[in-house]
Amino acid sequence: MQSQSTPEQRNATPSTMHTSPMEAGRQRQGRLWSNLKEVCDLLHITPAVSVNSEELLFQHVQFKTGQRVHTIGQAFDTLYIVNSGFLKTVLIDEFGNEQVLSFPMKGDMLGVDGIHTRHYASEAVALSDCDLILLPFKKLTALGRVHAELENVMYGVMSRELVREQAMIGMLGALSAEARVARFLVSLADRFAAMGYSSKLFNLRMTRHEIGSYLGLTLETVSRTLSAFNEIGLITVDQRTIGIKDADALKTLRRLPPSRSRAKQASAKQKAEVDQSGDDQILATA
Amino acid sequence: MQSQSTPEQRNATPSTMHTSPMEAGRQRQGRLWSNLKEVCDLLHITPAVSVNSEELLFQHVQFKTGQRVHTIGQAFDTLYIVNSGFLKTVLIDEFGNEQVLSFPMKGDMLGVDGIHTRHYASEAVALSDCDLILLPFKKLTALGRVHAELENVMYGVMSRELVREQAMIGMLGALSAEARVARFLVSLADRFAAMGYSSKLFNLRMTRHEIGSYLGLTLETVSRTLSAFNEIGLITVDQRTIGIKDADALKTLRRLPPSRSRAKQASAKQKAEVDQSGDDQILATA
DNA sequence: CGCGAGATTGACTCGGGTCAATAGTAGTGG
DNA sequence: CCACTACTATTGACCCGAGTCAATCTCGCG
Repeated sequence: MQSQSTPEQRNATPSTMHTSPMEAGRQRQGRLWSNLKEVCDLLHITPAVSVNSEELLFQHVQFKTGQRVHTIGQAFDTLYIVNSGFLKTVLIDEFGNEQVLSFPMKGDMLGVDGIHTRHYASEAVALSDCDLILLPFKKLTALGRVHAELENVMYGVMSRELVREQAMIGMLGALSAEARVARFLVSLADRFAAMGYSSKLFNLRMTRHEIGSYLGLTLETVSRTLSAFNEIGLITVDQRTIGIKDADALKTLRRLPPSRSRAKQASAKQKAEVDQSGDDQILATA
Repeated sequence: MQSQSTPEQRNATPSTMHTSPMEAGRQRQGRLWSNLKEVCDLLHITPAVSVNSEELLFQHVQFKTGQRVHTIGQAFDTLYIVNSGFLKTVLIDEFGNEQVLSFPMKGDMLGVDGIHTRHYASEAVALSDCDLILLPFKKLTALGRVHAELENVMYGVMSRELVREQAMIGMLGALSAEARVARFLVSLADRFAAMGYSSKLFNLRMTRHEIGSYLGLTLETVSRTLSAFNEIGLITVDQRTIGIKDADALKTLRRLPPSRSRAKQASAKQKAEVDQSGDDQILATA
């Protein structure tokens, strides 16, 4: 039961892409197996009982940028945990439009939506070269009987994902475009921080289009909003390099000041409220 | 906003209910206990192994309209399955605004979002008198060790919920107001059908405000959209009584015809004029 | 009965989508 | 090396869908 045969052939050929995969699936480089404790660590979940399970090993597999980990409708048999790299999960609506659902990164789990119908309900695409850990679902449930705390780990992960999606629904239902982008940046910063990277300066791994799809906005609105944040000094923007300048303002932002009265008042950093007097009646310092 | 009416509805813990679980009068308000098989049936999940578990009984509890089943931040200890009645689950944002997340009804599970942090992440409110089955989480996980297929049931239910929320995110991110309302109606109709009720004529259990919150719209937009659907013959509307006239059109609707050219072109599509001239005629509810 | 919550409808506004032009960037091959 | 192409990002002009504000209207209920 230990060494699974090769997971079924992944058709990792993006429809419009030309990357010749040629058995690109898994080179013999880096670590190829993890034990249960490492998996739990990765998930930020501390198992109640220390599991001495060196014999319980989970296989790794690598995906290159653009490759699909699983596609919609594909038979479900395994969950994945991201060990390194960045991905997106998407829904495809009846007219072929992509709807981005999440941007999984280190420590996130993929494939949970396949459990219910035994077919994946979403598609996962690597946005960078990735290293994933395979959790064959059958093996997992079998293990649950021996290591009881494992099922609690699973419940926790799924519940966490559920809460995350609830927050997403709340955001999409209630917040303005600026607030969505602001919270997206804060959320990314937090996740990078949790991974040990800088939360003040990082690279977006996704396009404006993908961000827009994720946030229920158009790419133009995303671009404009980032420019506006840059203009008032909340962030710096250079293509996909984002610098966070005022995380607190981003966290609480609801709507942006009217418009062209921004300029560089941001450098004042809300020392005093500007009283919104508009720019056409600029009175000198009182 | 919610007003302060119905003063007694706050803090409605089961212990304050008028039915004491100890005195198991059997015809008090219907059944007070269910075994595992009944629970699985309710969830529409067939356990792999028939469980002879008459000794495994789950307690019921009743909630009256307006009462809260659980609130945000409350310590998590039990899951609930709706046996009868209608509820809403809501998030409260930092300014006290409600965001409706779901409208659970018969066969749905409540409280899953509490597993992760051990505190409920949402609030559940009864929209009608309800009968819920209690699943103490500790008991559930303990049972999972004896009845292994139970954990598969749990995984399935959580995964289903996840898929549902994904679909919700896709809808909020991509669809127009009309399409959202249309799909909401279709979804309700399907759920009523699954419960054995009519999918052609039913009563909304929630206000326009709650529908709007759920769909990321204002109550005015919901009301206007329902009126428009009524105008073109897709549905009939009388307050909270909805009659579905053209489910297929609702399912595939993306955007409404420009505007005032509607009128009776709907009847052109279907030769069936609705009870000839009397257009303000509405169905009587039995 | 009147009261108050819910629902409908109209008028107006504006946030953000759409369309379009331009520019920066990366990959490829001569 | 540069040119060529495709993709990505920025920015402007325009406008429509849906939010906001507000005035009834209806209904259930004490």
